[in-house]
Amino acid sequence: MTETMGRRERKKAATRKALADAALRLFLEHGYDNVGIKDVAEAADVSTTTLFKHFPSKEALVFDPDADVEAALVAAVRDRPAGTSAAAALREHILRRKFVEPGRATADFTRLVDGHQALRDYAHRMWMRHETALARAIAEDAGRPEDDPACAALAHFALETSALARGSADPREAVERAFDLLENGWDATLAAAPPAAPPAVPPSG
Amino acid sequence: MTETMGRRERKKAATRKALADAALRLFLEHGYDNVGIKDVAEAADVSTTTLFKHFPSKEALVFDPDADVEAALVAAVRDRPAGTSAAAALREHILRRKFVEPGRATADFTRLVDGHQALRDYAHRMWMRHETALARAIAEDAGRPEDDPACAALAHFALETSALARGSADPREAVERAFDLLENGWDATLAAAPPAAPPAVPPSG
DNA sequence: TACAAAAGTGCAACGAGTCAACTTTTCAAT
DNA sequence: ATTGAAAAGTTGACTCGTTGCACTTTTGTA
Repeated sequence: MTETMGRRERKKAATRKALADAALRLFLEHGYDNVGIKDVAEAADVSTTTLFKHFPSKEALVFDPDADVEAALVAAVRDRPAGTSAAAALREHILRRKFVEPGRATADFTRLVDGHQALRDYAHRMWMRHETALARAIAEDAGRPEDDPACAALAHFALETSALARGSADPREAVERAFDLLENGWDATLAAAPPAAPPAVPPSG
Repeated sequence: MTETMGRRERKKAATRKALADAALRLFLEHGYDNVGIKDVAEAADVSTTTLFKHFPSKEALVFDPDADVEAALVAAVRDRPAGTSAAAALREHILRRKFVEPGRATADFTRLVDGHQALRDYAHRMWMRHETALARAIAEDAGRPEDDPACAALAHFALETSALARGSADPREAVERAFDLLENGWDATLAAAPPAAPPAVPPSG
């Protein structure tokens, strides 16, 4: 009667969850650096060695590896409404993601994460890991080679808006103005070397 | 006859230099993570506690806190040739800095630094520390409030081009295309809300 | 039923970094 | 010149995240 995973994998997932839950609870309760790895392991009733078989580092305890974030980013570009640019689509997606749908990020959680350098960095690095996938999506959409530098730049900068938002008095405004820059720049980039639009005059007839 | 600094400060600077030199030599010789803090301290003939009174971390041993980097960035914007935009000036400055004047970065040094995550991150963080100063310079130049989000965005992205360069097959090309994006976007930003240029028609005459 | 892989345990160790108490050197004011 | 405070350095023990190793238990499969 094992639905999809055997007992083994179920148990493994269970300990993993126990660890993550214990960690989050303790961190929120007593503060990130007042809680040691040992405390977390003990609270989940495993050894610290076991803990590190599930999570590569202390910071990793806080984040679950969101598999669909990347898919959502790519989809935002690929499935955007007609007549809008990839840059505009990314603005919408990131704004919604950050300011409309809070996701599973409660206020406590947010405070925890960006109250600690190590956690901020870890989160940012996870986020930036989608850079190449996003760049590829943009490139494919624009009909350019998958390693096109302009597309890589747009992808990088679009993701970096999140770093720009943090540390700004008005994060939303920061993201908006950053995307103004990117959208205008991107439009000009496309105008300079337009995608495979059927030319009015046949080439070198 | 102490020129400018007393014996005390001279000695302090000497130990500091001894530490930095020993560290660099050992790191290059045996690899960053085959050399411990103890080895460095021993080679400089001080205790590890003394080492940490001079450098906050192992990574810090590798970089000297270049005071004029920030000044150069600000100057690049402020003292640029007439008729060019701040974005264009930054492109020139960063390209020259990264590809023309190698600075004191030998090939070994470069290999050392970007062969290790920790060192790369440290370098990048030091570099990004100039973000706010640069943003202020841009804002002042454009006649905008010193915390203007568009200026902050340009500053952030311009500095981030260095991250974009690393991890690209053709770093120079990556920087150039990134700045194409930024320059075009910046021109549009200025066009939308131009700096204090005397209007052809007096406002609300 | 037997066997191999995977999960977990226990313990010892390492390396980076901190802390507190103490000695030595240097600077400056008398 | 002497003294006294501040700063530089030492020492050694300690914390904490993280790894390695040898071992037991559990589980899936042949």
